[in-house]
Amino acid sequence: MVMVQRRQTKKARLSARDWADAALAAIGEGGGLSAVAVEPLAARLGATKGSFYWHFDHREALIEAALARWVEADTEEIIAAVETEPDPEKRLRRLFTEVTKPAGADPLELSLLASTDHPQVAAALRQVTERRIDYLAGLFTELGFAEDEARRRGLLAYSFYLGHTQLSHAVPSALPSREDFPAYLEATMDAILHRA
Amino acid sequence: MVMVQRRQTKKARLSARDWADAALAAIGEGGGLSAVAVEPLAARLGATKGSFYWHFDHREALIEAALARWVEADTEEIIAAVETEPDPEKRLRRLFTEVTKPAGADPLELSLLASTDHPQVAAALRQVTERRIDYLAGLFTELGFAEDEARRRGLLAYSFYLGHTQLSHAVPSALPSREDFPAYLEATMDAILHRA
DNA sequence: CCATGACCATACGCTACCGTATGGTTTCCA
DNA sequence: TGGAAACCATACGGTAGCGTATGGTCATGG
Repeated sequence: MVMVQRRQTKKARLSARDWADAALAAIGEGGGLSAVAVEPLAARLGATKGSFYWHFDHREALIEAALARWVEADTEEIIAAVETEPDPEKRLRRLFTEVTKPAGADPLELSLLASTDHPQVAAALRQVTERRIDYLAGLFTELGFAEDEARRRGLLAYSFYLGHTQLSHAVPSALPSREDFPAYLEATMDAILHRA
Repeated sequence: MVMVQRRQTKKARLSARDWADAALAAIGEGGGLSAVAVEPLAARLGATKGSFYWHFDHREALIEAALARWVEADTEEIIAAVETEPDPEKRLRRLFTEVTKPAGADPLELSLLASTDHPQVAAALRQVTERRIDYLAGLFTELGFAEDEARRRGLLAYSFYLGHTQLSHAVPSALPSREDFPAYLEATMDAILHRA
């Protein structure tokens, strides 16, 4: 009846991608997967459920689309951070400096890590995780470690990364201060890289 | 009117502790904090909300009580696992063997780790985490490391633990097989314990 | 220039849960 | 033993979100 026209953004029509991106954004900000709720997202997009249920069959479909997009983007992001530095050790160190720097903890990833009970999320996480561990293991073989030793170290490095991320989110006060951090990180890398 | 008497357990009356324990159990099994829902818990306990709202003012109060109970129990559990072994290095190794063994990942702890957005959970986690890191740091000082070096190693060790736990839950297939696991763990401990 | 299909708003019913109100049972002790 | 206090069941109203139904609008190509 009333037909109030959208005022803000005149961007009238939405695509499925718009919804997926909004979902990802919501996961990153709000509290995890439950932030992917049709009606709130619709409000946020200045639309209504009518639009949503045109593009998707149900909420799960949106989650799946969003995750697919995340896996894609994330993988490329890793690859991008790779191709610059030729020396493998420097590459490793740079990678960890990048990925552990304060406010470097991706809230989106954190949220997903917190939603492993959801099967789709678990699958996405599996993909990304395996990709990353494989990459790390590759780095260690480049560094001259034997196959299985390289994988062990890759696993150790990745576990550290995961735990560190978790810590920096849950109990940041437990981490070294900003000025002590480089020394901490270096000591850690040394531990991971040490030769018997 | 109907007054159907509880049939199963004749344990008629409930205490606040019963509710808190049920809440903890639910967190461990079901999907995280959202499993702490009054009506489902009531059903599970063979009671109704009437009982619940006698013992607690609201849902949050139950969560708080449950968390308090968890922090308590968990801390003592750690202390218990400590007092046996005199040699600090052996103690450390034993601790990690214990805490990383397959099916050693406490689903309750995992769920809480996944609910850090909730302030009460964050507080509980902070307590437990600091306690554990302090303990680990203490171990490393016992092993002869200087104060700050000991804390660094404690942090590294705990980060590894956290990440490993997370991994074993989210992507167990990425971890070494059961027979390769001891070697992996030993290599890791060596890395953490290595002297410059 | 108008009809068809793509896109969207509104309204509706449904479920799951929170919290309240009220009165019925027990239990315990004076 | 009788009544106060502790404990609990039932019924109610409220909110948030899912999914459906229905019809309106816009853009395009025939």
